Amino acid sequence: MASLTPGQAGAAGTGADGTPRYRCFMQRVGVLVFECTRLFEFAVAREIWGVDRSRCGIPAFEFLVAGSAAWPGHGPGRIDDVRELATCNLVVVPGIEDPSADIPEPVAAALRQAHHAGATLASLCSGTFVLAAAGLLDGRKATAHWMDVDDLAARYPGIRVTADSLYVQDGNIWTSAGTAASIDMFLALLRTTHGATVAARVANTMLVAPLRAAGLPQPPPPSFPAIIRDDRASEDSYVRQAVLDTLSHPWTVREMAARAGISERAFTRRFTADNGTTPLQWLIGQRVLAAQQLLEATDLPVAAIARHCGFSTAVSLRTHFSRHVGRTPRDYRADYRRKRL
DNA sequence: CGTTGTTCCCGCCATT
DNA sequence: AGAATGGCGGGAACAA
Repeated sequence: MASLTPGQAGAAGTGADGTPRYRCFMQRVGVLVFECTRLFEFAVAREIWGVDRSRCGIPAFEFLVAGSAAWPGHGPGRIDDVRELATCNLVVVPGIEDPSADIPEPVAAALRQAHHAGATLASLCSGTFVLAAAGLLDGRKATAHWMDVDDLAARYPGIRVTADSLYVQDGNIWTSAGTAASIDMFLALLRTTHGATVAARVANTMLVAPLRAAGLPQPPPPSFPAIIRDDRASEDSYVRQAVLDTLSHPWTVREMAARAGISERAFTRRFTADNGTTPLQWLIGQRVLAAQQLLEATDLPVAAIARHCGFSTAVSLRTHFSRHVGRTPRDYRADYRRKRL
């Protein structure tokens, strides 16, 4: 899915510290701003893509802000012409204050042009309305903040609106529920373009969990998100940490429940409510993530990686890996290496 | 691929 | 009353 914008290949070779540099994909990131762009999602985009973390082995991205110079939120720094977005590999569309506002035609045109040039597009929150207004979402799956999804579906019947996911990918267009889900989406995007290791490092520097599944439900209106009692939350994270510390152990739900000191039934119920996924599915997801990182970072044979990550056999790893990542472990490793220098 | 045994997980509901 | 618990049953998912 990495978009290959002509003429954008970066410098080859390795950095001063031996860290491989990336080329060819996702190294030029543009954020679209105009009069009603929300500050929060803009800030998230800047935090992910606009901060130089090359000292942590994370590639530095070329980050540009493009759109209307009338946007009050940009602070110091230059705002590029909106047409510059067509030169980007990734174009981010932050939320807007009023989803029902008219989208300026030059903005819509610039997005269409960027899409036509092969850029990956990612909208946050009500930014989905901007992509919709540009006509880029017809026939695609998309999401937005739960307060806006009904409105989105009503105004753009051509969109297959998903109301209950943190973010949705359809081809090279990503849409997210915004706010904190913006971070989840960007980490998922990074995982597909730069691998699980880089995504985990970025998550680490931002002090957030590296993997929150796309399918995590948004809190349904009109309730407030559940507040997890402190003791319960710490119990939960204690068990998850214990499992992660010994991933190669053949954990069962029964064992996890015993570790938490409650019945299997209560454990499954709490775990699912708090984590948005069932215990076994969470465990499998963590194992796949660990395997992905080992495939990237080592030359260990797949069978050894399987054992290390707690899959009883390589067959089991293959099955789950393919389901989660969309490629076999071997292919993934080859692909990952091909993308790097 | 299919087969078989095991584990998971979720609705139901009496109990705490 | 209201919320959380945990045993049970069986269809689904998983492992071998």
